[in-house]
Amino acid sequence: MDELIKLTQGTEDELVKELLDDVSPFFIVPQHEMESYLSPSNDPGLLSSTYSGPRIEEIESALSFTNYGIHDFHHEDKSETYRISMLERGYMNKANHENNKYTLRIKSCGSVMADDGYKWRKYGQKTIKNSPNPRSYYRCTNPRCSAKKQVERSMDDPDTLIITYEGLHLHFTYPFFFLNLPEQHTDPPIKKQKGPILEAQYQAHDLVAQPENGLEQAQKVLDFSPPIDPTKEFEKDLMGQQGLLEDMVPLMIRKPLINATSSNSSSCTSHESLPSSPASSKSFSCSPNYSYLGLI
DNA sequence: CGTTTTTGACCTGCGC
DNA sequence: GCGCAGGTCAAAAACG
Repeated sequence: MDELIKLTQGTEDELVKELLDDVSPFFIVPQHEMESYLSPSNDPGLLSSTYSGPRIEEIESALSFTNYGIHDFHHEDKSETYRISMLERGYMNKANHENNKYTLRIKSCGSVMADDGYKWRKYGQKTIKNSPNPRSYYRCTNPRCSAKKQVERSMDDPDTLIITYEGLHLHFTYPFFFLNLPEQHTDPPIKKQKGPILEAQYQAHDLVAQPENGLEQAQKVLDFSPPIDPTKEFEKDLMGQQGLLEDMVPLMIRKPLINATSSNSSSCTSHESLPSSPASSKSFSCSPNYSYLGLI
């Protein structure tokens, strides 16, 4: 455990670099930059000058725009405008961050599920005073990452999820699934729901995965296999041997998905009728239309 | 039967 | 010191 702690004591910049150390296909690095990066003579210390992956500033930038008022966008950059328009669709109401803590308020409309696509292990759940909704605690299953997140439902709006990321957010990101393929839903959950059903349904779309028993689990995490879903083939191929969805994030920062939006059929509906299933979440059977917003 | 989730116990910090 | 609340642990239960 001490070793694990040591591993997380570097600066965020160092750790981000470390995560970027393996050149993931997701980063879409220009060929000449890739060659430069892969050059044996390339001093790792010069990484930031030769590798065009996201830097802290870029990450912060990607994050910061979520702080803007949703009607105050007048960006010239079309890609930026596009990403913002994603927010304006009402799936993210607010994002703020302070002291390594990032809180997102996600408006969950009907089939729209909040899921960052990463693998988290649930390690606790507590009832919150003055709130009918419990709060769930998750840890990133990547042994190199100390990130944690808490998920709870807003007291004001049951459709809104409050998700707080904490720690070294090496994998901080926030895509959204647009589940426009209701026919792809698997059977409703059969297992007993001792807690609030809605909570369980939403948690079902959090990717909880393999146990984190220390560094020896690293390889196991790396062995993570993408879902068998035709709509994910693209990502599956790109994942390659890296296997970590975490590696996708930089791409989204630099090149927002043009095809990330779904039709307008994602209007708010009562989530009580959601036929969600824990099993489906684990198999990534939901639509893979990610929209990565940031990385810390 | 190995993995993941649940859940009550335990720990810690804070206000009184 | 005590009680409360939030966060974490870990054994048991559930699951596939």
